[in-house]
Amino acid sequence: MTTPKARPRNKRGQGAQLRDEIVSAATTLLDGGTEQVVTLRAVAREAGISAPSIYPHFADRDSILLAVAQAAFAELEHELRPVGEHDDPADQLRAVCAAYLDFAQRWPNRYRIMFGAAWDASKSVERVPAMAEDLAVLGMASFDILTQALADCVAADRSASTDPQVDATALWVGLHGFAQLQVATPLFPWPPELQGLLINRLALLSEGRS
Amino acid sequence: MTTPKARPRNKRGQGAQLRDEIVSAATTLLDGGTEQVVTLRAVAREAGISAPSIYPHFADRDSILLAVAQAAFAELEHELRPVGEHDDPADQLRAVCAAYLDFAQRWPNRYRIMFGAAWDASKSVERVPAMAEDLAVLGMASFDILTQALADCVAADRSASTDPQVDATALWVGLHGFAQLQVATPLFPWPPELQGLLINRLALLSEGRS
DNA sequence: TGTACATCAGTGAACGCGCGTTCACTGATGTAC
DNA sequence: TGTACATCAGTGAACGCGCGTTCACTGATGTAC
Repeated sequence: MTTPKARPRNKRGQGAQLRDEIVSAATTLLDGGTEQVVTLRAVAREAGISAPSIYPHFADRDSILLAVAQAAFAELEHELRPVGEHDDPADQLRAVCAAYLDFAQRWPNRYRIMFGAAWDASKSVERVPAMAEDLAVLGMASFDILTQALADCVAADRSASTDPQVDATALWVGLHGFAQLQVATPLFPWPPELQGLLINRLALLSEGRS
Repeated sequence: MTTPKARPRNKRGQGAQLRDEIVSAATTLLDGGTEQVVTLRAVAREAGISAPSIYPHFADRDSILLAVAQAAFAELEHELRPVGEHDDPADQLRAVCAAYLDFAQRWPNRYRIMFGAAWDASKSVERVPAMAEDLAVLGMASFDILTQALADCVAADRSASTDPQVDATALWVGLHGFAQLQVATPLFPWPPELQGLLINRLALLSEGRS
């Protein structure tokens, strides 16, 4: 009952649009299943095109997944950036952390790929490192938002951190572990206060509010 | 150049031995590649048997991977348990944490599967939950070692924790995030003091030594 | 304004492959008498 | 002690399938003259 999606051919010179459509088709498949349902042929079906039409845009299946990860990193950064303006920089930091965890909860498969795609792909392909490096740069943009938010806390005397770079790393590690474990082991009795606790301790926040 | 491994047929009544050989063949493949190289046929080849010989022991491919994860959890628990007897319970806790991270570093693919296999499998199969629950119990055994080590610190006044269960959870989250991110993003400039810092802060250790 | 033509976006058929799974079987080994 | 037989561990051939990738192609569209 897979209705073959109707899709009008792109106008002359707009051929590059298909690239984005392929990436979003792959993302849709990923969100609704597991990494392994994202086959080249399944992506083509989802995008409403024939399988060979992928090739002008991507060299192989791994390249598609890498592009999905890239898009996801860009989206994450986008969601972390404008988390409103809080008066208290500690609240601002908490909001950034909450947005990070929210992203990981909403798109667990994307999140998983972001920190695993390059790794998997690098086993099979050698040409990939360039794209993996690209990924690292994109990831850094998100990390820098976290670091900046922590530095703002220090400047406002809301954090006792003496090395925001290192402490932001610790905080990132905590957020990542929390995000991953929570979706991986939903049966575990997660204490409700854990999120605030991790943030307060790793960011060395002076406890104004939780 | 895949030498077909010679394998003597098991004695009468020893047929169940093959189950363990299948699991360790699958583990070998997993350690040397990615999850997706662990196909039923590849496992059979690695074990030196024909593909249909798997079926008396496992219902399908997913069941093999789940058994690999089970074995890995058992191994992890085994490595956490007898980490020597330190006089200082804080050193003992640090040793447990170091053993945990060491396991994740040495067997990144096993570690990844442990916290992802049940998740992946549950998408496709419905009968799996029983085994996934089994996995959860095995994981709990390791977690309890961590909790106990932290409780010992509290008893000896080396930790300020007032709720060892919650704080052990926080510590576990930190260790997990560290373990996963470190293998996923080796290009990131990991501060050498991060491990000790995470442990001290999340376990609320009074800083005797780092 | 008309028309020939190059270009571009995308297709359909076909390939070889490894996969998971099934089936009927084989041959060694222990057991009953 | 000998022998017929049931059982057990494991095999070989075959199936249908979806995959990634290739190839020669089609038909719409913009452009040059």
